[in-house]
Amino acid sequence: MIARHPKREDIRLDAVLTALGNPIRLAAVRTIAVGGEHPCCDVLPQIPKSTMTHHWRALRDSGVVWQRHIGREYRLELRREDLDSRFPGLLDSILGPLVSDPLTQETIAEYDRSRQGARA
Amino acid sequence: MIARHPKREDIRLDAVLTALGNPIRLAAVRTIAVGGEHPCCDVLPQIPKSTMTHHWRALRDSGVVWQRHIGREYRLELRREDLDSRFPGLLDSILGPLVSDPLTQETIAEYDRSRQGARA
DNA sequence: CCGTATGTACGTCTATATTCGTATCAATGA
DNA sequence: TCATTGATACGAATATAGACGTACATACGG
Repeated sequence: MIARHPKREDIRLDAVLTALGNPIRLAAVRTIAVGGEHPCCDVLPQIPKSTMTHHWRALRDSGVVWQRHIGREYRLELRREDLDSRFPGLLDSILGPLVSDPLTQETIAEYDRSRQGARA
Repeated sequence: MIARHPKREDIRLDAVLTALGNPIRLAAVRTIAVGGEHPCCDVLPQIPKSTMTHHWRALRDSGVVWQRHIGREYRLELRREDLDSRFPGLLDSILGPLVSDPLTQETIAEYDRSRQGARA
């Protein structure tokens, strides 16, 4: 079972903010925001697949991304029109300067450090 | 001990989104956004004080509100300039139409319902 | 048809969040 | 000075989130 994508009018602001309030999901969304559809594996390849599956569900269920099954991929796409319609300006302020995004790099670096600490 | 208010430059986007991603805190912030300082007791009087204390801490620590001790009150104020400076447009998109805010009413109604369910 | 690639499903462990009763503290005012 | 008011501190219970190993499903390419 692939998901419950909420209808546009059922997207809740607090759910969207909760979904984006996680550094991994925020980094993922910032990556997805560039271009059209992305296969899961292209987004944050460092993070274990089952961990990302968990985060994709959170993003789907809150209405932040579409996920559709094509071939053997589950492609992700930001629901930009729906979010802009429901909460004008929100995505723009969150995605902000996407070029050479420092948060994504920082998130990945922090993840790597925490993994090292966990193994030590 | 009253709080660790982060400096403007230390406010993190994911922390702000997490703080605002809770319906009670979002309703509280929307109330605080109107006017200047507010005593805690004026904001969501239905919610138990110790519960609100917990949420005030979350909002303080993430940098969403200032809280200062005056007389016997701990007054709350939205850190609008700091947030606008760090994340332009974010607050505007979240506070949106503040007049006759449906989310606040909805949050309170939902809270009351859940309390009834808990007692049943 | 069998191996490989892409992801999800499931289960588990741990950590963090949420709620709130009770105790306490500090400032005020009678 | 002593009760009242506004709010935090503490502690405990419960719930939710996060991370991820393993197993499984599905689609493709030979």
